[in-house]
This record gives sequence, structure tokens and C-alpha cells, in this order.
Amino acid sequence: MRVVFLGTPEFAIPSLDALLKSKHQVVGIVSQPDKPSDRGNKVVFSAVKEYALANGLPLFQFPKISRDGIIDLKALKPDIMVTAAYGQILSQEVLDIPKYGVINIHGSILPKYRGASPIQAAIMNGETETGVTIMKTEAGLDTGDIIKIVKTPISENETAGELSVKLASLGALALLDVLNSFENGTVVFTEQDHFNATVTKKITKDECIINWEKSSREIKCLIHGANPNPVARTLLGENIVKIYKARIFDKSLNEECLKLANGTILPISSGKDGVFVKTGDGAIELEEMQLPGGKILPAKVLMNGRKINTYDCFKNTFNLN
RNA sequence: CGCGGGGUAGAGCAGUUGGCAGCUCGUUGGGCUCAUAACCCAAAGGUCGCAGGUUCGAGUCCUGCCCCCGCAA
Repeated sequence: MRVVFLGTPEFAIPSLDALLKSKHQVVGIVSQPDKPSDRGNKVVFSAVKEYALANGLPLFQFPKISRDGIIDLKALKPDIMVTAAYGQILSQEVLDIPKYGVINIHGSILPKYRGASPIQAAIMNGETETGVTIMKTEAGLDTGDIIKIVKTPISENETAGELSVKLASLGALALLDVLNSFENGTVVFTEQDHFNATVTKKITKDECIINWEKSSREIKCLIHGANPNPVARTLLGENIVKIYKARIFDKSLNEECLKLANGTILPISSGKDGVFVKTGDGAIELEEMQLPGGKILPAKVLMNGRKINTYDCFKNTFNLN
């Protein structure tokens, strides 16, 4: 089939890669326009653009696809278009261009977690299972009929970044399956259970501020769901500290520790790289963290330079400028 | 030319008005023995990011370059 692929970040790469290695013909790739980003406002190409350039593939970057892309897309005469975290809403006019319509790869088991941050939200909410859904792209937000779902467990200390990689490759396999079923005419569409749908908005930094009054489990899920973006954070003195990885401390605390305020770094050591912090229902071991201007480091290492010390106390709330 | 922090021992950091390069951790060797971050003693380990300049003398002051990081987008 003649396939047009629309995608932007890393999540889209396995699918694109799988398509190129399949019998299908990728006749065009569409990615978001270049935007000034990063330090010094340098222009950074999207992962998909990098991939397309590296492989000499035809690339389009429409400022607004529904306005600027119609002519080009029609000229490609696609049988089907595939979106994977593309980043723009497709108008009905665009959706009608390919013979078989447009399908989307979504990082959740729909109808749960429609919207922008399904993978992060699943981890933050403490889900033990998630998956990828291949579905028909409609004008509504992730409301289209389901074609295929592949499920996978979420392990105890998995981060959103790690899970995203896993889902991306599962999605790639599922995508090939689905394309084949389109060709064979065996494709089946199942309407979503709209009543039980949930929607996730883009995760904001404010939502990633750790509240140390909460349970260790809630905090752990927040930390891992927010990794690598936007990253859970807390305040120590004047410094915003980012927390990347953590583990629930499953033993009970001694009397001295119980008296300390939540958010306090406890006088406990496991012999590992973590530092222990009191939470609403026990303690959590912070494994990787980062201070402003610094690298991501094992938490305990920061004690060497006395950036953090035992009995320091993280604050629950603050203003992010 | 978006704003800002930083590069010093394997790691994390300190280094005041320019005057012998330090701390914590780790490593190695020795001692002690049950102390919930074990403790004591000793040793090894540095081209202070690179290049130039000022100076009797530069980690420190000046100029240029490289690299890392935070914010904002």
C-alpha cells in the first residue's frame, strides 16, 4: 500500500522504521515544522525529520496541514495515512484524502486515557497495565473506532520514558498487522465505549511538584510518570530539585524518624545510592536527582559536596516563577 | 545575538584582598569489633576545560575558544 506517515517525536520512529522495512511503500513523511528550541534558541529537528533526512525520504512540514497540506497530500495518492504523535489536528478534508482513511497509534488502551499524555498519566495513576491502540482517526479527540489493541504490564519502577519505548515498538508491530488486515479486507472496526472514556491533558510542571504529605506510592508514581518529562520536582532551600527515580521504602520507620516532618531526609542508609525521605505513610528512597546547573546524579552523591544533608527538609509547594 | 549557572583528584564540591591545591565520598593498605549511614590510622590519586595576556608570582584578574547544565520557548 502507498502509505503517508505523520509523526514527530521519538515515539513515532519504530513505526516508521517498521513501515520502511515492510512491503508497504512510504510515499511521504510529514512532521511538525522546525521551531526554535533549546538553549540559545537553536533549531532542533524532530526525531522523525532526522530519520527522514538520514534515509533520504520525502519530507513535508506543513505549518497547518489542514490548510497547507491538501494539495501535496492528494498528489501522493495514499492508500492510507498513519499518524503517530504527529501534533496537529487533521480536518475532515485531510481525513478523506486516503482511500482507506487515516489510522492512529495511541499509547493507551482506549477509551481510557484519550488525549495528550496517556503514557505518563497511566503511570501517575498507578495503573498496572496499559497498551497501544490502533484506531481510526476521526475529527474528535481519540474517539475513532478501535482496530487493534495490544496490552502490556507496567512494572513497579518503570518510567514513562521506558514505557514509551516499549509501547512504541509494540505499536509498530500492531501497525503492520493492521495494514495487512486492510489489504486482506479482514479489518474490523469496534466502536469505543464512549461512556467510560477518560481524557488526559498535557502534564504541566505544577502537577509535578511533589507533595510529601502524600503516600509513598503516590509520590513514586508521580516521579516515574513525570520522567523524562516534565520531571517531578521539589524545593530544597532556594533550589528546585528534580527527582527522576525513586523506590518505595517497605520497612517501618524507627521512633526518631517518625517524629520528623514529611519531606525530611532521614538518617537511614541502605548502602545503595539512594537517600530516604519521609512521606505521608512511610518513606521513599530517592535514587536519581538533579540540582539546578547540575547533572542527573545518584541522590547520595549529592551529599558528598554537601548540596543535600540528612535532616534537610523538602518543601511541598512553591511558585515555579 | 532569548535569560542564567558551571568546568579544580575516580565522583560530588570548597578555594577569601592574586602567595605551598583542599573537603566529603570512593579506592588501596593496616587496625578495631557487632556501633541500624560502623569506627580509627595511613597511603595512592591534580597539565585547576583549551589557548593567549597582565604579573616577581594566576585555580584566582583580562581576552578568545571548546564542553556541560538549568530556565524560557
